[in-house]
Amino acid sequence: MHTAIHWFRRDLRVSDNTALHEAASRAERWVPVFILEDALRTGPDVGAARLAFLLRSVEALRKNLEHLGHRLVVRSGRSEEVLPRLAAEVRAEAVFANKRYEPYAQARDRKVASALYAQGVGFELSKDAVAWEEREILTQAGNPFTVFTPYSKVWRSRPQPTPVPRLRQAKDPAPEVPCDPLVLDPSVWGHPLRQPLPAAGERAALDLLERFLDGPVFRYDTARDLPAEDGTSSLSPHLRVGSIGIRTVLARLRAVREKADAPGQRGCDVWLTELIWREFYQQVLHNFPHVLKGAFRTEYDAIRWSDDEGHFQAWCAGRTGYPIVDAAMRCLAATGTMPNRARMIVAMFLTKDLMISWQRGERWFMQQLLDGDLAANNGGWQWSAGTGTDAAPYFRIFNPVTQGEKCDPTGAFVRRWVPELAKLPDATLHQPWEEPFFSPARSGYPDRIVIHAEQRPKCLAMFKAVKRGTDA
DNA sequence: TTTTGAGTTGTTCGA
DNA sequence: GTCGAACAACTCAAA
Repeated sequence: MHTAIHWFRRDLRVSDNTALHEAASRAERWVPVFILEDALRTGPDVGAARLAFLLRSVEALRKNLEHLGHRLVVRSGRSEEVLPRLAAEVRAEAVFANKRYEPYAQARDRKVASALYAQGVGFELSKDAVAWEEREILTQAGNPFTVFTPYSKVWRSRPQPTPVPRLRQAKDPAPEVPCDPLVLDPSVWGHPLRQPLPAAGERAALDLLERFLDGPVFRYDTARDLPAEDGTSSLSPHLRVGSIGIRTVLARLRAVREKADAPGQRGCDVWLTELIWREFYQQVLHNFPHVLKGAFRTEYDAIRWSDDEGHFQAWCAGRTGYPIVDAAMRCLAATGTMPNRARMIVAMFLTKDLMISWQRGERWFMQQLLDGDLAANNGGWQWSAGTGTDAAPYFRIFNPVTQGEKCDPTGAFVRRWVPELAKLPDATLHQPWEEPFFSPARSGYPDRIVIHAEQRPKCLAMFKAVKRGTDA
């Protein structure tokens, strides 16, 4: 093959990139392209911060490609129109890309494939974003797993994939073709976060990985539950845009685990479990696409969730009167991220204390999160709400005070994000209404919008009614 | 086909 | 303060 196109999507890196390697080894020359589709910029699930991070990742990729002597072509428009046009311009015989798993992305890829085939251009997709795809890990009966533990056992029993070999220089230089300068448009780059975005690109992702594997990973099993300690890898935005490859992550983790002591290995194993969850929910989304529209367990679609707009707005703004919930929600708005444990606490609070649909929380998270990923976000929310695959039993309702005391015992996380409470003593920090001298009016921190002890039995009754089939 | 064991992350109550 | 039991049965996956 003389000329190929590599279409970058969620694989914004040069190293350990399956389809790029494929294009580079099978063609004399290759043309890299990124397409800024309208869907990336408009729609209910688009987040300004995530978009800004994506564009910075594209910019970092552009620089990396430059070092290889390649110029990234950036175009805007519909992929099924842009790619055939570009293929004709550069006389490409095939387009290579890494496979995506979301239903809407696969529908788009089918359109792209037929548009390319119509003019005699090939379209090849490679497995890249996950170690194991949706039909590669099945029960003995040949069905997709809906329970995590048996899925993870099979996953762990498989040989781990190794990183893709380093890219060779192309034999011929790629042709110069015009670009849309959209990536450099400052109006697209803006974001609403109070804090700077994390550094984007492959170098930043590898640095994060090495820093994490140099110590924090060995304490991950306990530290991940302490939001103030930042014991997580912070790699999720990079895994989402693909500025690091999953095979690289797995290979480095395995190497580090081999040299660790027993407690350190436990930390490694728990982190690996999180990476397996990522693939579990990806295969759930693919095999059970109805989770995008409603509950995985469809009987729970009968729940009549609360439509209290004031409650929802208070949750979004971090003004529920529950310190751990509010700290987490303000952290999300300011940084575009939230520690794992905190995500569960706020999700439980929205769905069980406020009894507002997990779908509203799911959407809010997608609008806010730098790492917002359709499959993982949906799976996490359905788990918290009790409507999903292998979900939390509905009677397992987090108590926001107990959770706050357990995961933020020193109060550092709450004091950081809820300065109104900074001077409260530890004993009442997670329940300011117990503090005799504390006044919502004077401090500016709101009173509880609901009483947990009252909401819990209401929520249990609601779920029980639906289970009995008597409607909520 | 039937049986068996097991299931991410908790809370509350009462002894 | 600490501990065990109840929460509620149900469905999945494998033997």
